[in-house]
Amino acid sequence: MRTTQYLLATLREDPSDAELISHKLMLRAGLIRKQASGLYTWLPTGLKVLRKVEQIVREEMDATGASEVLMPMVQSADLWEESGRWGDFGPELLRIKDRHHRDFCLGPTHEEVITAMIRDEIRSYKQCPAVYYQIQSKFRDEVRPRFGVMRAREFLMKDAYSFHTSEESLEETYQVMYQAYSNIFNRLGLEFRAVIADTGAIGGSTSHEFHVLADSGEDAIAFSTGSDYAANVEKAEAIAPSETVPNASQEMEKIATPDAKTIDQVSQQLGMPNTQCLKTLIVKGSSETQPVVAICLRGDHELNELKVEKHELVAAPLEMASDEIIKQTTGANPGSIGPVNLNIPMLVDRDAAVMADFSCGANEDGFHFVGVNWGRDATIGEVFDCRNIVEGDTSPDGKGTLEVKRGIEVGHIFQLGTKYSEAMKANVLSENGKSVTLTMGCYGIGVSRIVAAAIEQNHDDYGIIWPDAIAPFQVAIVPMNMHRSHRVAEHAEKLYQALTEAGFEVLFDDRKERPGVMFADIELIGVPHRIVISERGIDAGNYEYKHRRHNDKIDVEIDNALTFLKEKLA
RNA sequence: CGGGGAAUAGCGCAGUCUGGUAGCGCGCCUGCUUUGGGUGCAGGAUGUCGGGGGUUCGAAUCCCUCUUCCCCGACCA
Repeated sequence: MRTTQYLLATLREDPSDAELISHKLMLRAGLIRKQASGLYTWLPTGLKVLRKVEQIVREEMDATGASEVLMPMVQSADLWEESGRWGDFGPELLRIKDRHHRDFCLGPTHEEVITAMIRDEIRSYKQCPAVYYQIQSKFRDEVRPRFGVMRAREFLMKDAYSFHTSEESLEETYQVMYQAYSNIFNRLGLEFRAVIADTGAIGGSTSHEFHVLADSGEDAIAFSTGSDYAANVEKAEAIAPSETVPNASQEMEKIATPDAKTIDQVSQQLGMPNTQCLKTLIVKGSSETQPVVAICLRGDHELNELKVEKHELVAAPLEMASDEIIKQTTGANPGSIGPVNLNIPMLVDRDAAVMADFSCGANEDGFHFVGVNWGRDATIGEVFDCRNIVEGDTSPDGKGTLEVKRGIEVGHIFQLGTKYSEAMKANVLSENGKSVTLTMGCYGIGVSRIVAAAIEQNHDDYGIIWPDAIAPFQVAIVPMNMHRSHRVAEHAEKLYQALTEAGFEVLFDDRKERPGVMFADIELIGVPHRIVISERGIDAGNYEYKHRRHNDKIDVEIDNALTFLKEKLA
């Protein structure tokens, strides 16, 4: 491709409405343009990358034996009534009416359509397991679209669905998909982790998320240094500490702590580490007889909402009690609450339960107790895992300690069960002639999000550094002063032709631009290999080669250039 | 949906407080230039000042209203 015939569309300055690095770079490198909030046009360079990601996903899915289909983006409300989600789904589901006033929606996912298709097309257990996938635009009317294509309303997704007559078969396909996903992210050249995930509202038993590691990731994931254990931080279990409760060595004493509301302020005023301070939170209970529940954590730990809202005493979704209710039940405002003489149900985190001689609120504004000990001074409630894990915790499998990194969720696989097949009556006849409800799995990959995630993981001050597998161009030819030097022009044209004929994707910068402009653009776009052709080089019998990721430049003999590049690009 | 901010040339912004003929940088077009990292010089084109209404002799500027966008939060198969 010649730049003079191509929409490079690079920008020198950061667009004002972009925050995230990948978002800025995608705009600046001319990959995308915003059409409206959460809606983007893919420009030529962006589309090239998107198509490459798509193709790798397609090849690996095909390799598992799954078949590609294409389902409509617009779906009738009837289907969604069948599954019950027409009512369940919130405003994220964009509902529309056609000219006959019939209800439709833009598909945020395709369980309904595929289940209806399977119901109509598959009759016998002999046709199972059946695995279908598509690469299709999805639409979710996000509350707050942001970060460019990372959290867009319309986005490209690969979604796959599997149908089984037994749990074992589902488990088998699940493992195949797990492996296919690993192959995909390896081929994409991205550093990733598969982590145990929360199954969320969709239910089901087993679920893994695939995360591309990047500091800007929205999710925190924990993984073990001693095994391959990895889990979303919200899901990772904080196991019970091995040490036992130390003996009390201090008497309980009430101390004035004016204006100390947070744990940090308390620990500072009392002159003791925050690990010796007990944090007490009051949340809403699950029933009228249990309107509030206290949760006790070690001062340096954070509440894990997901864990505690699963407890039967706690209202789900989790809600913090209001200041008035707290004052009513404890006698003090938040900041001075503690378990001493507190007569409400209490969950005590495993680590908080082994504290001794600790400090806590006195249930009296402006006062804290120190030297508090469980049993003697305060009745310990139910000991329960209430907190987020932190770096250095023992891994839940007992092997090694946990490290925390940030990740971008780019894939998610689920064992779905029969939620949709049952509601929509997707049955087949089994070996013994009886009708059985199909068991389902579903497997998603955010194709457009991968493009952004790849940039988050691979960039520098100059721009994008594409992994070879998804670069929009493999090699760039940058001629110096081609428009005044016939020799440079001849060499550049010849090399361009040779590389193109050899089947490589070449970007030939034939613009009448200053060298600096060309270098900057090629680096911004992130073309992995670069050849500079100059008078100076030709005189010495060389072209100059440089890889986007490395700083060193290599002189390559002109006669060897083609062979050299074929090796590099292979 | 709650809180905060913004809308002026293709992009980034000033001008608004204190009403008086619409500006700067980059980009774009033309020419020259000593052309290996966004060169320098000269010339040029480009605006419903987000929309509607009002106040005024006069509105980018003051008032009302609508729309869109961004940030924080809640939300996220």
